[in-house]
Amino acid sequence: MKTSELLEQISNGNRINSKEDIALKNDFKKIFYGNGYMAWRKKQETGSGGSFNVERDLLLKSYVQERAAQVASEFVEDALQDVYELALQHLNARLYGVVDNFAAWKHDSGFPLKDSALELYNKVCDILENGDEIRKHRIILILGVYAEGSLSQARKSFAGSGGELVLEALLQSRGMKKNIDYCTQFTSEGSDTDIVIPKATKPEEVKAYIAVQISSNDRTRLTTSELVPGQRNYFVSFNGCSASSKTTDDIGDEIIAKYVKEDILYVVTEKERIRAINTSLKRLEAEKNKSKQDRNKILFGETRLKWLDEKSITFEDFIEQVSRL
DNA sequence: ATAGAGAGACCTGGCTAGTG
DNA sequence: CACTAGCCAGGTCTCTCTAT
Repeated sequence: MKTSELLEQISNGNRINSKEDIALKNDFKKIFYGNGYMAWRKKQETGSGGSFNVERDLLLKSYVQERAAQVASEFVEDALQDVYELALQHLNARLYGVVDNFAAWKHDSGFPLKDSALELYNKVCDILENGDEIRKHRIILILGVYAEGSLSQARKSFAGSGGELVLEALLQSRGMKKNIDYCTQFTSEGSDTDIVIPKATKPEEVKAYIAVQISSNDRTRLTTSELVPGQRNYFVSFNGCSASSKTTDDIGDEIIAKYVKEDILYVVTEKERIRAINTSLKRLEAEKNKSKQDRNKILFGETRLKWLDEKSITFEDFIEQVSRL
């Protein structure tokens, strides 16, 4: 059966089998992703009001210029929140406008659909325009699923670059200059390092390696390929910030043990550092007070505390250290 | 200059299994 | 039931390279 007919089935409340479902999904992917509808909507944004990138640059520039005196932990928390809210503003518009703009897409000069994906698209438009309420609802639900599929990925992407940019803004607000005092995407063995200090072209010139993450849990392990054993390594995490979905507690024991061994410094906000120390202290005490103690858990708990105590630093400490390198 | 392909990095958000 | 640890798919974004 054609995918447009499958959609007809669904709109009428009928079921389709799994093979048909795969075919349908394939065409919906062509409609929404890659060079599809979502990309077209994104292009519309650049028209009035300026693009997301322009607005974000302006926002960060204002932080650099106006907040040089703000406590670093608060600086990054505020900046990240603002940057993330700006991103959500753009992305939400892409989601909430999907029903209103979907049919207009076909008038775009670069409209790419053909064959069965095109037929499916036309079927969607037809139901949106002529279908009765219940059929429309069923179709709109599906549009939402694909739109959100795109947006959830865009959020990750924006968040990732946002974190790096916020840290750059912090460095700049303290008078450090890009491509002099620091540089980004330094290429060495392993993957590129987000930021190194100072500007370097060869590993011998690097005084500190810095990896940045917004929400760090098990993915923390990925940062080790950006850092270099034996060198001064900073792992900057926005864990605990309101724009982050994770906290220090989400970093597993084994990963922390590795970080202790490799002497990697953990940079977080002051608030999160204090909270994390308290939490792990309580957890360790709770384990020790059990009648049947888990020896491993106690050891890991002690390692975690030691790491937080000796190897975690606040953004204030971080700035102080790197500006003196 | 511009378009397109390819590669690498980004991380959210939800799931399963295990423990108490 | 409540909570935690561990796990990971996959579109977007950006950059680089190549072709026109």
